[in-house]
Amino acid sequence: MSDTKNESKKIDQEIAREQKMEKLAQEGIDLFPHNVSPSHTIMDVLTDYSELSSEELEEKKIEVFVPGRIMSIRKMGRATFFHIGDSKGKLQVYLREDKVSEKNYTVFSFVDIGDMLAIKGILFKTRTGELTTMAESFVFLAKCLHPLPEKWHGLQDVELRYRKRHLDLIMNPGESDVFRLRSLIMGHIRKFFDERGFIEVETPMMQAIPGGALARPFKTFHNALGMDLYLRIAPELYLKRLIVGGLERVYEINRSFRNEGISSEHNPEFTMLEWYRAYSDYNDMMDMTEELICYLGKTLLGTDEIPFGEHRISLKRPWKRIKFMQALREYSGLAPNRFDDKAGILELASTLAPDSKSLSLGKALDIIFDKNVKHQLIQPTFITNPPKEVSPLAKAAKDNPDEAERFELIIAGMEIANAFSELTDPEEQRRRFEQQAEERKKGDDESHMIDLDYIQTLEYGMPPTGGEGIGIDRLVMILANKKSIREVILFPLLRPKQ
RNA sequence: GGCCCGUUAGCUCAACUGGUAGAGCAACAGACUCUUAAUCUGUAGGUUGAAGGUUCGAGUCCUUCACGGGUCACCA
Repeated sequence: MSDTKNESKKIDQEIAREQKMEKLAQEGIDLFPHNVSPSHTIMDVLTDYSELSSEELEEKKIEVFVPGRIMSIRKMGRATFFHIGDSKGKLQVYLREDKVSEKNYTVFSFVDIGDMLAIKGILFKTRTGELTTMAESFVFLAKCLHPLPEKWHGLQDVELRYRKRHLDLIMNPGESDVFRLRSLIMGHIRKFFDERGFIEVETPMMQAIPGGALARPFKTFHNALGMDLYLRIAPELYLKRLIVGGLERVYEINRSFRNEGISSEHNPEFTMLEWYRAYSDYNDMMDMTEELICYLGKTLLGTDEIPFGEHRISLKRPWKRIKFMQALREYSGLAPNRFDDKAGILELASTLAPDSKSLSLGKALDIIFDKNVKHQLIQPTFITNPPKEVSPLAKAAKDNPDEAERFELIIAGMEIANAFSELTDPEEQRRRFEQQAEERKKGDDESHMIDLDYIQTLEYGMPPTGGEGIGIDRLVMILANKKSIREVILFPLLRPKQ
């Protein structure tokens, strides 16, 4: 819905607000001042003075100058109670004509719910014990030209909440907590890696060859260079170039982009943490993952047992580690001997995923895992040693050339992390890329493109390295107990309305 | 992309098997100097997501479209 459309079709309440704005302007009131300097936030007032008794407040005559948005008004003739609010709290204000002058009381009659004011006044407690500001004066911070949603139910419409996130944040106070938690998670992740000697880096989001994962990219074009570029699907190959360059411990937290379906677990742009540590392997990565996520749970939620929907997720270490094939045998509901029948597996996979093109055995097993096993894994579980064919950037397992030294971390049925002992042998990497190219020829457009420059980088010598990626949005979902990724992304992708 | 569900006043929601579109909040006018989902009196507010169709008559039934939610597919 465009602004021009709103413009052409004003509702009576918007007209009323504009008329009030004009009257206020005639009174010479600046509705959009350049700046003000509040003495307290609403939260400051509540935390500092809520404990004081009526008598103490009367004695101390604490003056405050607090900003907020008007959330409700209760007018009773020559006196008015109202609440101002911000994302952290609400504060009541008592405005009396005999305290603020007849003129200012009239000015206040042009104030609407939604307007932003800063109130100067003395704190006291009402008969019912609510900490309240006795207004002495007030200034406008901004006039609100649209009516706010209903005060009791807030904004319920999911679509409107995502399209007008500002309204969601204004009306639904708990909403901002999710994004505050998200910010804390980011901060603590950085602290975790910084303390362990990692450096944070930023690598290209626009790439000539989109590598590091198996996914469809977004394509764009650079005019001056006359070349196609892709939005990255992962930072992986660039981060590993840095390992070759000797940076040894690097991490990046940033957006990646995948041109695929949207669901409660997928947004086309999403935030990924990736890190690489020379002189480590995927076992070390499992330890680090436990450490990191437990640290976040303990520090931010104060617990190692967190609710998620109808589940309780225990972060108590150690987490279950189970091999991919064993997980299939245990959880897929298929008789163990069915996995000896290669043709049968391929057939089963193609019924589960009828659109899939070329099916290797590894890919078929991967499909069966995704369909039948993944969603059963609620407690944190490392699924280790998946088929090598679906892991073109991972070292083969020492004791089984068909498996990769790789794991996925599943929590609440969602894939949260993916890590491996990085493949460092350039010739082997070339063969893997070529294998992927074969898949691509057969019609699998998610297979990895050949990146010769990356192979050449490996030819300079990359030390044994463990690397991992964690989907931050999903991690936030787990820690914030939100079942949809759209609840942890401020502006999830939606089709434009109209 | 398939299937299912939803879309009614600014917001939150009603409207039986097809029969005059309604309430609360918000708004407007008025009363009220400790209210707090304030209260009281009165007023206004709608192309029922869009376009077609069936019918004497459609918010309700049918078709197409738009947007969203769920689910499956694709996919970390």
